[in-house]
Amino acid sequence: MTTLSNTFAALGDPTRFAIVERLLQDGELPAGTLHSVSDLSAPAMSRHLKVLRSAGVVRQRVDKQRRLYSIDPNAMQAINDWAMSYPKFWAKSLDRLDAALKEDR
Amino acid sequence: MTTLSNTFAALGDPTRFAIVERLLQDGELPAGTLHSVSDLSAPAMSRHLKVLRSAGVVRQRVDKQRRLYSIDPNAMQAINDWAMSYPKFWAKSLDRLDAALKEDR
DNA sequence: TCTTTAATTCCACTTTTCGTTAATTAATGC
DNA sequence: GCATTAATTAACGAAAAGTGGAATTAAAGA
Repeated sequence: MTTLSNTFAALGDPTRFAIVERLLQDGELPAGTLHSVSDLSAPAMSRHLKVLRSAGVVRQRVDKQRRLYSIDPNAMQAINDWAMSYPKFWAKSLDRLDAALKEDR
Repeated sequence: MTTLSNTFAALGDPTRFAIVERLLQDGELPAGTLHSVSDLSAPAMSRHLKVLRSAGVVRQRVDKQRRLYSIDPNAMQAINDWAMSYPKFWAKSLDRLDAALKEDR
């Protein structure tokens, strides 16, 4: 079972957090692309992706000899649900969400 | 400066995550209460609180010889903002928020 | 089949984190 | 002033995480 604390631990490493932001921006990307942009070795990148995968933050899809990675929406959902689960802290969130929605119009 | 990755790192430890949940439930609590409930030594608890503090997750207030800890709402806000910042992942969140608000009526 | 490409696992090493006990700081109350 | 309470910092050892290079697996393509 993947706990939320586990999810946070995965996101707690700056390298992995950067990977996640990249995937949120660009959608699905192969491991190779992710590693070629950073100054990490391929093995290091591979291990980070493994951590993210076993924490349920990213998903892996196999296409020929490539591994395509993308964000698992459930993880984002879980974080959101948790951060929103204490009524005390809702008010501001609702205001901001509202503002963001208006901008989008 | 406190980065979000830093915040996640603080929450990534199961002990610290438990502390945060406790504070979200009960509001402000002294260090002593937090440590007496856990099976950790006082110094260990103190260091966890320090990590949470320097990550901006909790606040410390001094009252006589006690240190009272509470959640810093800005941290929850920051997590929320981040998890909500990618339009792709909004739809479900809005549904859930809506449902939660109805329940509250 | 043989070479190339993509990615992972294995191994040795270093750094960081976490926990305990002991010592320290600081405020309270007799 | 002196003992007590609350919490932190100091010192040290054990465990975990993170890294690069080498070896390995697996598919592609000439």
